[in-house]
Amino acid sequence: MDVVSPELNSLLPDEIMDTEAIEDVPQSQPESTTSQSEPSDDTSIPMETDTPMASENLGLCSDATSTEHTRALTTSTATDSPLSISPGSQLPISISSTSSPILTLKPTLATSTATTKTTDSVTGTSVTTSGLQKLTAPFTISAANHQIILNKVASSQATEAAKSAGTPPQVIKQEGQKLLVTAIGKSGQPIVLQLPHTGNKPGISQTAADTKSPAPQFKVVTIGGRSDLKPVVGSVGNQVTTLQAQQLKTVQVTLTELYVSSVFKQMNINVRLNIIATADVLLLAKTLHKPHNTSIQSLPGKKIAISPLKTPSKNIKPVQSVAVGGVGGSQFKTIIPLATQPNVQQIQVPGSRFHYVRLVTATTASSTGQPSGPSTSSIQTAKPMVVSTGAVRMSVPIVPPQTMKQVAPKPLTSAAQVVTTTQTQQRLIMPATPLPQIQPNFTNLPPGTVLAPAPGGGNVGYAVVPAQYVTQLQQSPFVTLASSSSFPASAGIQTQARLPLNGLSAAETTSRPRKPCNCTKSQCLKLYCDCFANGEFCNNCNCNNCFNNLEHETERLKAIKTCLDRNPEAFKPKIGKGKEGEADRRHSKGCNCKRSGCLKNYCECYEAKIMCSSICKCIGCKNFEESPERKTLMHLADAAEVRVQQQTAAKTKLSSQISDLLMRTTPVVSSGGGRLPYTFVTKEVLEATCECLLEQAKKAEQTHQPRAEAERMILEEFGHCLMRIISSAGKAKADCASINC
DNA sequence: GAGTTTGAAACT
DNA sequence: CAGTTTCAAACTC
Repeated sequence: MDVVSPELNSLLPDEIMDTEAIEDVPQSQPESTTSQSEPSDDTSIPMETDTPMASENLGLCSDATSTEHTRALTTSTATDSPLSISPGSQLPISISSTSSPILTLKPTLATSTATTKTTDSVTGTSVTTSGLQKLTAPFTISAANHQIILNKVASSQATEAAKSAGTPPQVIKQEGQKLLVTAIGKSGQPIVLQLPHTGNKPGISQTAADTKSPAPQFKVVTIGGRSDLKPVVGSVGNQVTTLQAQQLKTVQVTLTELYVSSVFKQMNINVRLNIIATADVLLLAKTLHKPHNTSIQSLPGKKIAISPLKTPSKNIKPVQSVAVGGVGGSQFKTIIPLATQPNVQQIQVPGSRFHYVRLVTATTASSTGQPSGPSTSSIQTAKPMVVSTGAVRMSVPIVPPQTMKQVAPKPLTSAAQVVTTTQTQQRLIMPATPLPQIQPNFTNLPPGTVLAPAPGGGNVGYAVVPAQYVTQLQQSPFVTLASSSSFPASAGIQTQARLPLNGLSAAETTSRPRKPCNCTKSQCLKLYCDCFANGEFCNNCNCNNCFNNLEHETERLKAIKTCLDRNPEAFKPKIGKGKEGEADRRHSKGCNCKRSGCLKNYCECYEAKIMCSSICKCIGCKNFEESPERKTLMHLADAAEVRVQQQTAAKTKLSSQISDLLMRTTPVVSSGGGRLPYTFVTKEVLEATCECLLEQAKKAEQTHQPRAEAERMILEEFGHCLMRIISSAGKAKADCASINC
């Protein structure tokens, strides 16, 4: 579910693409123009899903791994999905292509992930369906007109009509199923995917749910790279397909310059990235810019790779990129692009595991579940899209950018504005609009949440929202984001998002706020700056001439690019995460300490509380397991920590006892008496006082203080205790006096 | 708080 | 890739 601009793709660290949702497609044969359907062996890719439902996955994936340009788009639909690819059914799918390739649809039981890594050299596109059994279908693709036609025979007329009429979306009806794919890259040139009726297919098991769920059967998938994507028109619902209930259907498309837009009527879109969308339209796309390759390649046992369609242009317009949470455990960054164009903008954010995803939304006219009539592209209802990523389930308003202006203002509490999530470490992408109904509720945003108006004043704005934002969304479920020029980025709405740093979990990092930086010369746009290095915006820092904010997003993005050019892993955590605890944690590059003995915080290893390893180039290292210096240091640190804790506990106890005593003895205090009541010195107070004195004695002993000094420290502490008692008594007296008066 | 030390990042 | 410079954090006084 990632959309990454070609330029960005090359810059992104591997980890950014590191998602379980991404599926490495074996390098297909460049010369291959046809792909054979897979035998009956279920080699389909198992996909993770929240629900153990049988699912079907239809994926068009460009195959490329060298540059790791992900161009995969996956849309999974839950049961009732109009995409009626039934498990175990054979789906004849053909693509009208000059090369006449054949695609294979392979159903799998599990909900599939549709992300595929591609490279520039990739020339293949795969279409897979997951279900109970594999589906094989002829699949042809036409690069010339950017059309992919499934079930060519059945849809020939529709294809012809599309070509002649140039009408972008085309719906092919077949046995209660409609699947339409439109190539955005070349508007007016639809890619039609037609799915045959599966009810009569052998091996398909009819279920009661199937027969009673007359959900509209249509899917529209838009493929292309143009920003002028038109909303897919919902079509009249067709007859009920089999296995709709309790089944997930996944459409997976990966193509060059590929946008996939699917319009599902009354469908839950369940992506393997655990995206469950109740919105009518979920458009997830990832762009590829591998032009002019029309060969279709067979992916061994997995997918049939179809080479990316000829891209309309190498100059991909900026696109709105939306990162959608991936598989559980991954780090996700909420990226809300600041779109200057209606529909497209690319986002760049440093940090690991960022998902550069484009979420292009389209909606259907109704969310009621009723089959929509022949649709129109003007579906303007902003609807909440429930996205579930692992444990995350969030409701994100999905509003077609091109129709945002038509959305009627709604109260801030509108469901369409509700963004909720139940999992941390998820980064959400939420469309922002200038519309009043989705104006941000800043009071609900965590400190540092980044919201900024689109520089170009586009009708859709996005902001980069750190993972913590999502976390805090749990406490403030009603959050809205919007692009607006009415608020400055520096108005305390930027978040100190922290990526996994030094191997610490996000929870660890978030638990302690990052220290503010003090950069003076780097403009906070170099890795000297911890904020920048951690992929954060500066907030409440002491830096001068800071450019690490949305006000200087252009410079910031440029700096990010520079850093990534210099080191593609610049924003990755330096401390690898150990598999079995801290023992496996180690610095990715190792330190180079020369004078600190690696026992000071100058050393990145020591700072991360890990031992130096063989990859370190340090001189005179004392930061190893058996190092006596290190052990001594650790013991001292531990002892100090314990002392502090004990002292704190003792003082807290003393204060508590005094307070408790005050509560019990205050009435006794005479308002006019000049003598402090000795009743304050109770057994509890004495005990607490003694504990404080003992702690002082221990402290003096551990620090090897002379006897005189130790006595002084104890007496001093005793004085402090007495002062507290006296102060409390005096306060009680005053309070009592005031009450009596 | 000012000055020094340190090592990573940046630069050549 | 190595050497140098720059930089900001860590540290000391």
